[in-house]
Amino acid sequence: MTTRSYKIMPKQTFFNLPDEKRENIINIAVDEFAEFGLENASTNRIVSKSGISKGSFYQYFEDKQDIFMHLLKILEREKMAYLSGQSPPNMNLDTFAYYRWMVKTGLAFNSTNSKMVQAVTRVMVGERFFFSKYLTDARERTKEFIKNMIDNAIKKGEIDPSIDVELAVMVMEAWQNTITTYILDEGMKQKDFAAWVYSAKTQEMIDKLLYVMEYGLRKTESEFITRPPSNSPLIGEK
Amino acid sequence: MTTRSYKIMPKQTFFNLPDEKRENIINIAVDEFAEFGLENASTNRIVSKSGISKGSFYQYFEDKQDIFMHLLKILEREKMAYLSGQSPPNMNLDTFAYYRWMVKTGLAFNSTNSKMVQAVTRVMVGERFFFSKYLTDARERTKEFIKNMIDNAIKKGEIDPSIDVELAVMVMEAWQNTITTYILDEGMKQKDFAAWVYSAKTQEMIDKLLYVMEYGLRKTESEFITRPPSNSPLIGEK
DNA sequence: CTATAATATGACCTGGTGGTCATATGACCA
DNA sequence: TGGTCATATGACCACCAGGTCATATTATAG
Repeated sequence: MTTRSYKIMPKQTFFNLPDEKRENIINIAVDEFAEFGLENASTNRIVSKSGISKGSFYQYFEDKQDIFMHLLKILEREKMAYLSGQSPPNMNLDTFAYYRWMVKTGLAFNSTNSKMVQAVTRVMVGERFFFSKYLTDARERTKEFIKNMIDNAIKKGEIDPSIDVELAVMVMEAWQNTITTYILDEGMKQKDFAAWVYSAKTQEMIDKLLYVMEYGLRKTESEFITRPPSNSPLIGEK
Repeated sequence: MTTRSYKIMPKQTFFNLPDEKRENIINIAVDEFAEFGLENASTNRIVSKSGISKGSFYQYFEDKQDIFMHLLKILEREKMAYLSGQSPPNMNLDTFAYYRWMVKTGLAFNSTNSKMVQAVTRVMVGERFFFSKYLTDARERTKEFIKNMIDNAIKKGEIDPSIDVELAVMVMEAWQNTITTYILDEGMKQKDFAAWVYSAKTQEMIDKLLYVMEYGLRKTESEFITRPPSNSPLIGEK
């Protein structure tokens, strides 16, 4: 295992296939990853359910991780397309409001693609230690997106320039993960995933979570001026 | 795989062993879980490195999960003992300050037991989907602890009784995970894990993270009175 | 010392895994 | 029709997993 970023993508033979056959393979892989994650997904099972031969699988994909990374790309692309096709309720949203809109619109997208989201989230959250080389790029893209958003907000004067940007990025990313895994955990228990996501109770919980984050971030820097971290209880001595 | 909570613990034969041999087996298992997690840990490797036979392993433990759960118990017990032996800086800490002290004292403990903490955290965070039946009890204990702390704080008048307790528990648990995984991720890159944990930079980051959480939680309910969630941007229509 | 109980052993079992490669098949072209 | 190229096949490979169980060894008791 090298430290090089993962760049392999499906081979041309895969793209030569009829659409229907291609989609069938992808859908079966989605089911497999949703149920077993990446490490425990089995190429033997995927092959058996797809009705393709084992050797064909390796003519289409470099290895098991390759097909997963392809799913990841599909999901990213479709989600960005979905978000581009939606409009925020008005053009004067500040950054936090925009972020809230984005998270919740993302959840609307997720509720109509729950299997694929489940598959990807399960791996991103659950197998980060095993597949860091494959997942680092995707995580960096998320962080970069958030960082750009915060930088723009600072330029627009919406966020105090003294904010710890690294901290804010970290908090927002962690929050996104928390909300996503909450939705995934609880959603799996529901009869109708989408109806549950749209329910007033769930929406309220998500709102509250997002407000906790916002107020925490807005407050922190100014409060540090009046109450520096040195007043925090000392950590135990070695 | 049944839905029954996991209760098996090592067999008497394990406790009959000389102390030294017992600790050796445990230490080797810790190394294995730290490196491979639970699903990918290998009994063959543990056995080979311990110098015990395969059959003996199954005389000491019910199965692979059994030895992991034993580690979990050891860690919980040692950590509670460590916290009991420490005193907060003063007796007038409010709940958030107490929680901060607790998290940071816990980190002091972690930095002297980093391998075991790494092993347990890796599984608790990374393999939650595979081993929910084993890990649920441990997670419930954490939540119960946090809930009791919040209930007491409400009784003492430190926290507004209108707070959404479920939300607060969820946030505090998520935050603990975020801090722990941050420490684990970054700590793994360091030459001297303990020195890095104690460094001013790291302490400041942890402080900031904890303050974000505190301010977010303190603010939320009162703010909802003046700005109800219905003003939040609507989620995209189906 | 013998008998019994406790402990240790490791070959074997069943069941997989990801991936390879020699061969077969099918489509297309002249 | 034969030749070429693209695609499909599946037996096989090396390796591994968790766990079992007949047997061997050691410790202990009388």
